[in-house]
Amino acid sequence: MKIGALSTKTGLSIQAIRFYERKALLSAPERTQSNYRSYSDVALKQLMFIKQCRALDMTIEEISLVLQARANPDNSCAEVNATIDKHIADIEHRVDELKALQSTLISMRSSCTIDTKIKECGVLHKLDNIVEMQATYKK
Amino acid sequence: MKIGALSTKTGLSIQAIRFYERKALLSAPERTQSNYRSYSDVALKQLMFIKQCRALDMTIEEISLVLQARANPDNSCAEVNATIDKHIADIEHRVDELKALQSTLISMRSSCTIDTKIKECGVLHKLDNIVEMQATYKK
DNA sequence: CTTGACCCTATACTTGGTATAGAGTTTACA
DNA sequence: TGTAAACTCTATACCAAGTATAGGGTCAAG
Ligand SMILES: [Zn+2]
Ligand SMILES: [Zn+2]
Ligand SMILES: [Zn+2]
Ligand SMILES: [Zn+2]
Repeated sequence: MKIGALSTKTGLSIQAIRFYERKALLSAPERTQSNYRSYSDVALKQLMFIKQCRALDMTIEEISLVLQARANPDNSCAEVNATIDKHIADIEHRVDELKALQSTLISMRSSCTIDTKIKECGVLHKLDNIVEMQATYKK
Repeated sequence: MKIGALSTKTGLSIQAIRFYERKALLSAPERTQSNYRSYSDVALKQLMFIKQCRALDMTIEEISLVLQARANPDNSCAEVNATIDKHIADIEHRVDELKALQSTLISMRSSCTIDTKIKECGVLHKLDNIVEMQATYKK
């Protein structure tokens, strides 16, 4: 199977597949005489696994950890669970931050119910004055 | 005031200040004989405004829109309000996506309560099998 | 035998900055 | 006055997670 077929089957772009190879999530495939990548069904499964992880918003690094753990089937899955737990916490943290921003924004927005002039706009005045702001998300 | 003092007063890094200048959020300041940037208190206020907007997770583009509107005080603030409303919707959308991911992750994680071997791990089996996944966030 | 559909590598672009390198400038202190 | 520290300048590279090109090579059909 060449990369175009793999792209169609997985729904991932050709560039994304090559990108995952560069990032070592996917091992480099055999090449044809003309230097084309030639994939087996193992690569297809691997890519679908990666796609699932990305759909869960896991980072490349997190996926890499899970894939490494998955590679030796007799090991304990404790590390996988730790990675997933951390990722769940990552998302929870981000949700909390966004909710805090949301409530600040909504209260700010409520200070201008009827459109008026810029110089009298409550929203802009609040943007000038709000003192304690929520921290921006920093990884 | 030189850039270092401005950085201290605003709490923004020197590079961030120059970055905002490149992005035209902050107009290019006067220069001293030796080509050092020389700022007035107007720039300080402008930067604090930008900082507030970033703390609310607004994009550079959104901030740019608000700053343009703010520049002519007799205009209506309708555009500012539209920008803020859109941004509130942006955040709500992202929160919804993350919550959906969260519940998928938690249900997945619950399929491995006691650490076992990789090949028997419910989490990994689910990662292989989950079919309908939430869409990844695409701006 | 040439056109179109593939594939290859390498590079630039995105966002919101951060972190250098290598150079010039100003300030403090002896 | 000398010099060393602290400051500033531009330009460039880097981060995530890819996308989008340019400029080439390869393969099948008509
Ligand atoms: Zn994570
Ligand atoms: Zn208003
Ligand atoms: Zn927004
Ligand atoms: Zn397990």
